[in-house]
Amino acid sequence: MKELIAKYREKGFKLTPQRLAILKFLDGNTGHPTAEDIYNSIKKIYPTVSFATVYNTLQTLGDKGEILEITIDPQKKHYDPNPNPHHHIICLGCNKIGDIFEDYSEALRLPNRIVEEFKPVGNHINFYGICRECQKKQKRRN
Amino acid sequence: MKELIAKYREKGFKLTPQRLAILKFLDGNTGHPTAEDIYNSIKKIYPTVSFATVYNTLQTLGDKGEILEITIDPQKKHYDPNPNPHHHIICLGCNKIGDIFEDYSEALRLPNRIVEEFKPVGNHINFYGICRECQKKQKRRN
DNA sequence: TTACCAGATTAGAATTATTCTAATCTAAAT
DNA sequence: ATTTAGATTAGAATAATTCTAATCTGGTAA
Ligand SMILES: [Mn+2]
Ligand SMILES: [Mn+2]
Ligand SMILES: [Zn+2]
Ligand SMILES: [Zn+2]
Repeated sequence: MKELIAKYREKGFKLTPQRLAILKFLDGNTGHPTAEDIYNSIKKIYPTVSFATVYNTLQTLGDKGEILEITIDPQKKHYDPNPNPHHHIICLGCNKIGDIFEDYSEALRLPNRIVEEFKPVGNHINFYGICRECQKKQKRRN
Repeated sequence: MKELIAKYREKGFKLTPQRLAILKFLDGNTGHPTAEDIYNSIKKIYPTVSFATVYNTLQTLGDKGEILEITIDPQKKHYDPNPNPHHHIICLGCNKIGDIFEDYSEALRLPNRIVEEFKPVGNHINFYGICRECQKKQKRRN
């Protein structure tokens, strides 16, 4: 927590109580929360916190490279408290998201015709699957 | 066009003029239109067409495996008239989308701890890059 | 310690994509 | 020609996100 404060103060990040609550929520969090998840959690301590604050803070943290926005659920944005490059698998039944830390970069060579048109800057693999829980539910239904 | 009609009639797909216009728009289209792109195009011929029809038709076509929904632009859904599995690169400047037909499946082995938790059903790689046009714009700005 | 102000917070409105509703219409089977 | 399951429509509803403009406050420097 002390480190958290020091880390962000160094970066010229104004540390308000609301922001600290958000940082604390994200710190070490291995999930992939939505803005709403974060809002609901912060609201317990700061009942007047607004969605705008949550979105503003997430935007700022994203700009600073402290979190990632992941484009995997077409319904809403998820945020990844772990900004190290990695991939994800999403359950097509319940949208549960899992981390995949394999490094596939060697294999992900782009064809020439693409490299001529785009300067590559990164990549992200969305794996799709059915989680164990949802597999059970499907069997029950049959 | 005749083939189009035959193909969909076979599948028990009721062929209305609006649907034919949508099918015609999508047939052989190598872009990645949004619902709005399609709506705007169809509206020229059927000015009373509604967004609901576009979304309904896209949903039905998706269910039939004739098109894909691609989750790459957090702002809006894009649809891919080419349902064969392939990957995409998106320009971080202008959101232009390019197709990548490389087959990386051999390399995309999932770690055991994931396979224990999820039954894999597919994957899709989002590459990110800057297109030539946007590279030029950036240089002008500097 | 205090005064200051750039930047943060807030409530609520606005925007935007998408889905829903319920009345009407129509393709195509009979 | 009749029938009807399914398609179309206008418009309302929903939901995620962004914007606005008034107010507040953390951190700096006198
Ligand atoms: Mn992750
Ligand atoms: Mn494509
Ligand atoms: Zn699941
Ligand atoms: Zn571009």
